[in-house]
Amino acid sequence: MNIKEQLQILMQNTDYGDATLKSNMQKELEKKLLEKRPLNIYCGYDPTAVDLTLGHIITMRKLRDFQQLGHNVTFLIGGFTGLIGDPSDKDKKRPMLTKEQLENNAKEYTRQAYKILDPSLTTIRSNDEWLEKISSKEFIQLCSHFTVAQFLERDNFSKRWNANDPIYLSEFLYALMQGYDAVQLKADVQIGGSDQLFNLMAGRILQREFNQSPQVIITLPILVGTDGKLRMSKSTGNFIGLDEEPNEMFGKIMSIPDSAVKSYFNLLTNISDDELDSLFKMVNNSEMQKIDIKKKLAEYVITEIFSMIEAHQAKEYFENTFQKRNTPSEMVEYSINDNKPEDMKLSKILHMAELPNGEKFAKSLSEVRRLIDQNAISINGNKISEDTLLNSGDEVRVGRFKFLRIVD
RNA sequence: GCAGGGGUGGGAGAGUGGUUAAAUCCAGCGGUCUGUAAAAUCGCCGACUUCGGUCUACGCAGGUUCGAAUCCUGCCCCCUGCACCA
Repeated sequence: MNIKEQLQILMQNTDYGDATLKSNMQKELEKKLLEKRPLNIYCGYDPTAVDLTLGHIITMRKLRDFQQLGHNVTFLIGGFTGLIGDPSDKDKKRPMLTKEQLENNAKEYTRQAYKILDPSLTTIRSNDEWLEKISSKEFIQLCSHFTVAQFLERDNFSKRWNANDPIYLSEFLYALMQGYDAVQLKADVQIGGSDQLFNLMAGRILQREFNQSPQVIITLPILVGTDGKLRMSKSTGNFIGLDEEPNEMFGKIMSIPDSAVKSYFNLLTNISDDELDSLFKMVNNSEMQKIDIKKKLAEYVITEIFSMIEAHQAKEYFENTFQKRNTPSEMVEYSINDNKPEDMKLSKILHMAELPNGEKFAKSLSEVRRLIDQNAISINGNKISEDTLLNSGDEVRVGRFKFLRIVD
């Protein structure tokens, strides 16, 4: 593959918000590629939550592109910076995590990341390797390369400043620490979400100070969540987890609004622009339903993360359960084996039984009552109007999509 | 340390002595409709209940009152400015 083609792949879907920056980065990348050596590529991930989401795999897919072209890819875990909490993606301060939490999260992260990245070609490191050891003197030297004004100019800081919201010094230091990672890794390229631009730039500044050639910055768009508006994130609840079951994932992808479909295709699949265009054209000519495009999207994504077979099964499950509204054959089971008679009531059981995600079918008995009042519960296909006792074999439907089977 | 502002339900934010389990908005949940989309539309959204009620809740602890989220006292926490320090 020639350099031009490589460049085309590597720069695809980047998002800089500034055309000049983009063309500069592209030129720099081209120069590096022409050196014909394996480049050092990395992307950092803060282990602040256990679950990676589809949002995270955008950068991982880009790492994989580099990987496939023979470059050295480092999956960097923000073991140290996670302690600070990145101010980038929020207008508010993040809670700090304990070291144990972070370590546990980090382990989970790598396991999940290998769904996208090739384990044999990926180096996993954590930035506490070097940030933990840095001396106060070195630290102050790092600080001296930045001014307060530079930080205050940053959009999310200036907003908070103007709103009289607190800005903690530790948050300022975040970008600095992250920039130092680039120095330590002698990075040629760093990948990140477009909200990370400031942090990635800090890397360039520091690398120059350390007489390294500054890294090329590749920023990618932020994936919106299932609500179609806000950034996908665990804390907002609009996320699709990388670790979710194919059926679940299929369903969640089906629930994104139409407006988000195109960007999902671009960011999460390898479909070409031409193919995508022709898909949408078919919809316009009514050769295809809009929902079918979305199903295709879900199939593509699940194929990549799991397998084609599982994607196909998930699609069938979806069609049977939700489109034809059949009762699924597999559902959450609840054993009443050793329950006392008074615990066999529908309300009690819904309050006890857990969904796969760990939530209860109903948070309280009051909620069950409300659901009953609202015609939301049916047993074996019949809507019920009052609390009853359940027997083994009963199939309970709660709302549209939640099912529970009673077993011995 | 000083001065000012503030702490209300998942979030935002009303309410300054009684019809307040607490307006309104957002989020969430459910019914109808549908494509687990969007839009519409109707409803729910502290807990427990033998459905008559009971209990808990407006930073914490006391107090005044027939009655407090609302008044008083003490404490805790947050923000801004100043001072101290540099």
